[in-house]
Amino acid sequence: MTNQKRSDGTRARILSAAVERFTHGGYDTTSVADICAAANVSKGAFYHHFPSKQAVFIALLERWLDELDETIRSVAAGGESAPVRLSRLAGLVGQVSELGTGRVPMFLEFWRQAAKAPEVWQVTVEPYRRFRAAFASLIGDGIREGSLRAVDPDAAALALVSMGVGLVLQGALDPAEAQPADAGEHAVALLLEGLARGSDHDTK
Amino acid sequence: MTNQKRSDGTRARILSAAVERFTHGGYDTTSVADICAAANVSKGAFYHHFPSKQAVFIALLERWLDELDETIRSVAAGGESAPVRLSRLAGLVGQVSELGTGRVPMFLEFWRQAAKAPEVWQVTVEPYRRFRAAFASLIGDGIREGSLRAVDPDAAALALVSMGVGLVLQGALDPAEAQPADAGEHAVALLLEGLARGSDHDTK
DNA sequence: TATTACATACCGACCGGTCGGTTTTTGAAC
DNA sequence: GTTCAAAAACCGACCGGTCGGTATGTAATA
Repeated sequence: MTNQKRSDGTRARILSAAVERFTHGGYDTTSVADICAAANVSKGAFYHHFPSKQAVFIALLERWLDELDETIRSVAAGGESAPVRLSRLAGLVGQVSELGTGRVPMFLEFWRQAAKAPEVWQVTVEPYRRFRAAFASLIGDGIREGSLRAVDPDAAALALVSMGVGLVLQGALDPAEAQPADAGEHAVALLLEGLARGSDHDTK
Repeated sequence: MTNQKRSDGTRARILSAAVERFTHGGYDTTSVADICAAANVSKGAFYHHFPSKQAVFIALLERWLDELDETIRSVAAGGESAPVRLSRLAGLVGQVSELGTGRVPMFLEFWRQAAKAPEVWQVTVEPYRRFRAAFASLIGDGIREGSLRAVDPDAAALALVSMGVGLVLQGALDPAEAQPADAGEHAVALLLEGLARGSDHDTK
């Protein structure tokens, strides 16, 4: 095996072990030794690949941000009409609230660290700004097309993203009570109803 | 001064110092010594009043829960019609998202700890269940009165509380971008629009 | 005097990070 | 293809310091 491949493999094992341990116990509680043990790697190898514990954390954050970016781009593009793309992006929120449950503790860690470390803050805030911007842009399109009421796009985008965040969080915290089937899509649908011009229940 | 009063004062000082330190630095990062220093109290006094660090944390949580209970009861009661009470309770969400910003780090701590310690989990989940229940009850009233569309009360309540949680969180994380004036009320209004029967924008 | 309230010194465990040394890989000379 | 030295990857013992909690004592109240 080439050295490069070995090195990359070790690095990858450290990262995936880190996300597993951080998810399980939080940033402060998880020790570097924990991560090393879970990754079958020595402490020396750890500090050979990363300058500090926080560096690993930030690397994870940036990796997640890249994924998110990709997802938004692929969903928000496409040539269809604004409302279609909007509800597709909104539907993504519902999916995330179900699929992403296991990752929520990690998001909580991101938020918590963001309040303390400025460099983490900037990276953490970014995805939400992008989400809101993507929604606002779509809503603006919808308004110009005449398919949505003339609301403030930014406020509506904030409302949508807020509901997404809240759904994910409550679903993770209290799956039994706050995460019935289709809860996400149902809730989002209620909000889109408030946005629609001449809502469909009286035009159909 | 009586012994009782002195004891109560010390206890109160520990609690308020704890909430200040936990808010500032998080649960794990804040040491018992930190709290003692901020409260001008010795470690002996600390462990005389509380059996452990976690016990202080839970005491804070329960205190907050009591306040919340009081608030919900006073707002959700009152003799007016359901929609009035509903929007008043919803308006509270908007207020919380502005006033409660400084407390958000503490809520994050609650959620984080809830994922690990079962006894914390139960206490943490409770307020959201009560919030949802209060909303669902009001929405049910509104539907029976005919002032709201016949949606699923539980789903609508989940949507409302989710938006509240999301607004609070984003407002705290990114005040500059995610917390324009009236953002909370504006966002909630959009959602209530989706709930209203024969919304005013197409009857006017 | 008995009990409650508080103070201080201290313990063992643990943690992030370092460091000297060892193994593995690499690339170039032969 | 073999050799070999330098570089990269890796190892694990160790260090200074911190932390939650305890043990033991003193001062104030009842």
